[in-house]
Amino acid sequence: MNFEAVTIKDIARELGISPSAVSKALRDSHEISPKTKGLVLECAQRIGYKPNPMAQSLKRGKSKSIGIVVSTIDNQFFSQVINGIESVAHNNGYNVIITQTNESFELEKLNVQHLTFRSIDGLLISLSTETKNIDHLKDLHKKGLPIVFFDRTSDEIETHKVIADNFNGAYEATVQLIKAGYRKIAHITSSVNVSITTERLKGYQLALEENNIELNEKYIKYCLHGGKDLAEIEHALSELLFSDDRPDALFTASDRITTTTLALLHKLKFKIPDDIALLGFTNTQLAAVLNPSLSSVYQPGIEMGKKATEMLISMIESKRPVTEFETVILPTQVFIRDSSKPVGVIS
Amino acid sequence: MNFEAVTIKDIARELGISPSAVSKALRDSHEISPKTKGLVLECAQRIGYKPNPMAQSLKRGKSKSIGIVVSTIDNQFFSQVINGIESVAHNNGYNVIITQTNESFELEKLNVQHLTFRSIDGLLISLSTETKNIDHLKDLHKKGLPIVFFDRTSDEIETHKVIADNFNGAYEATVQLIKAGYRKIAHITSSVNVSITTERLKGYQLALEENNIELNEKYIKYCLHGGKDLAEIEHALSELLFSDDRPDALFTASDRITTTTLALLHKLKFKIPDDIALLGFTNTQLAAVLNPSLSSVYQPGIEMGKKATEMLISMIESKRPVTEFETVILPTQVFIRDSSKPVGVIS
DNA sequence: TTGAAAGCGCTAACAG
DNA sequence: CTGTTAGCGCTTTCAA
Repeated sequence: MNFEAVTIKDIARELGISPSAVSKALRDSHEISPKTKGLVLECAQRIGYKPNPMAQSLKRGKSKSIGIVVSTIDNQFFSQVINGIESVAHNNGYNVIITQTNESFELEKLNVQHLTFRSIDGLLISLSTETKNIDHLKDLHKKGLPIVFFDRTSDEIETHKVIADNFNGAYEATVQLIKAGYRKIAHITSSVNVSITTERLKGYQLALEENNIELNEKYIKYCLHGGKDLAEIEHALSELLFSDDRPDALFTASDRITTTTLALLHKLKFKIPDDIALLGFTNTQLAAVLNPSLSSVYQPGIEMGKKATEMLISMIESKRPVTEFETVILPTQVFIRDSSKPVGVIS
Repeated sequence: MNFEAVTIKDIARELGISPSAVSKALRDSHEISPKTKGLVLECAQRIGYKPNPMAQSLKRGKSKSIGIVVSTIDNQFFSQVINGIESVAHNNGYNVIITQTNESFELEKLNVQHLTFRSIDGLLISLSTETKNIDHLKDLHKKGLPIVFFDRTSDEIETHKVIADNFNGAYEATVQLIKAGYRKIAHITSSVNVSITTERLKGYQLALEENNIELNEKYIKYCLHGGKDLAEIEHALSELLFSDDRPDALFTASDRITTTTLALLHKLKFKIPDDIALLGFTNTQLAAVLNPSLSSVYQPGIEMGKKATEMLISMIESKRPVTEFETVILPTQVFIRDSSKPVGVIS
C-alpha cells in the first residue's frame, strides 16, 4: 500500500486544473506550458505526490518487475549473482521477484508459472539440474516474454545468454592438476542435463587429451541433483575413493559439490592433497582459509548478474523486436592453493 | 506483462453473462448459482484465464508485495534469512522486493523510500550499522505500514521483532573460551549503534564477570561499518595483536568480522589457537573445514526469515489494528571446534 | 495549450 | 441469483 496516498487529482484540485493536464505536466509533455509545468512540479513536491506504480502498470501493461529463477539463493555463487541483478534492476526502476527451484523441474515450472501470473516484464533464469525439457519456457518466449539465460542455459531458445567461461576454467584447472603431477584425475560434476556440466567436462577432457592422459569413464561421476543431496556426493565419492584404482586428484564442478566433498574428505580422514588432491569450482571467499587452502575456479557472479540484467532490460525496453542475440562469456579465474600442491612436496 | 492476456470479459463474452457475475463466480461468492460457477470455472480453465494482479492490486489497494532491507544479500546469514522470507512470502502469494544498504544510513533511507514508492504492503528490516536515527521508519509506522524488525532492531518503534538469542550466544561462547583456559578475551564487534552489538556485549560481559575476570576496555573493539571495510578490522586486530597486553583469545561478533579476522590471522602468520584462539558468530557451513576448524555461534537464519515473514503477513492481513507486539528470540547454537581448543593441549 | 472522456482489468454497491 | 454502474489512479486520444 502506498501510504503517501496523494494522487494526481489532489494536485489538479489544488491548482484548479484538470488531472490530465497534471499527468502531462508530470511527464514533461510538450503540449503543456512551462508555467503550468512549474506550478505542477512545485505542488507535487510540496504535497508529496508519488505516482502509484500499480495504476501506471495497469495502464501501461508493464509491471516494472523481473522474475528470477535460481536453484537456491543460499549459495555463494547465486547470492552474488542476485546481488548483481538487484543492483542493476534497482537502478533502472525495476524490482525483482526471486524464486527458488531447489533443483526440481516441477518447482521450476511452478515458479515460472507463478512469475507470469505476477505479470513480469522479463525473466532471468538458470535452469534446474532436473530440467531436460523447456517447453514451459518456449511458450512464453514465443508469446514475446523477454528471457535471458545465465549460468545454466539451453540451446533450444534463441535469446541472450550470459555464462562463465566454464570450458576454460575447467581446462585450466585440469592442466594445473596435471602440472602438479597428478594423472589420475577424477571429475565429480552435476547433472548431465545442464549446460555447465557439458562445458566443464569438455575442458577437462581436452586438458587430459593434450597431456596424453587417457580418459577413464569411471572417473567421471554425475550428481543428478547438483549435490543438493548429501547422499549423492557421498555415493560418488566413495565409489572413487574405495575403488581398485583410486584417483589421486578430484576436480569438482560446482560450489556445493566442492565444499561438500571437502567436508566429506575430512570426515573420512583423507589427507589433502597427500591422499588425494582437490580443486573445484566455488565462489566462497573462504577458499584461502580452508583446511587446506582450497584451489578453486572462481566465477564472476556479480558481473554475471549485472550483465544478464542489462541485457534483459534492453530487450524489455527495446522499441522493435530484438532479433540479434548474444552469448556473453565472462572469464573465470583459477586460484592454485595448497589443496592441489605438487605431488611429493612436503610442506 | 501478463502474456496470458485473457480477461474476465473474455469469459463473460464466451458465456454470455456479465463480467461482474464472472468475477463473483471466480471468487466463489454465495450469490452465484452452482451451475454458473461451474460454467465459469470450466471456461476459465479452458481458455487459460489468469487474474491480472495489477488490476486486483489497484482495486484492493494492496500490492501483495513486501519490502526487505538488509545490509547485503551476499552474506551467509542474510542469504539464509532471505531464503526463509522468500519461502513463506511465496506460499502466501506475496512477492518480495529486496534492497541492500551496504551498511549505509543514506542508502537505507533511500531504499525505504523507494520501497514505499513501490507500494509495499509491509516491511522487513534489519538496520544498517550506521543507523542511529529511525525517523524515516517512524513516519511510515505512524501512517500504518506494518513493519517487522529482524536481527538488528530498534526500541524506538513498537512492533513485532525477531532476533537470535544474541545475549546467550555471546555468553555461552565466552564461557566456553574461559573454560578452555583463556582469560584475556578480546571482543571485536560491530557498530555501537546496532542492537545486536549491545546484546552480544552484555553476554560477553556477564560471562567475564561470573568468572571473576575483569573487563578490559581495551579489549573491546568496534567496527563502525560492521566489518564492511577490511581496513577497520585490520585496524582493530592490529591494535589487539601488537599491544603490550596481547589477548589470548578473540570473540568476534559477526559473520563478516569472524571470517575476515580468520583470514587476517592467516596472513599475519598467527597460529590458531596457539598464538590466539578464535570463536565467532558465523553462519557459514564451512566452519568445520576451515583451518583450523572454527568454533562458532550459529544463528537460525532461515527460521528467522520465516518467523519474521509470518508475523508481517499476519499484521498485513489482520482485520483490526494490531496492538499487541511480540519479540521472538530464537536460540543460537555454539559449536566448539579447534580454533578454541583448550590452552596448552597439543593436537 | 488545456480539458473531457474513455479505458487498462477488476471489484463491489446497488438494482433488478 | 444476475446485471448495471461506478471507480481504483493513471494515461491518452480527441475536442475545445
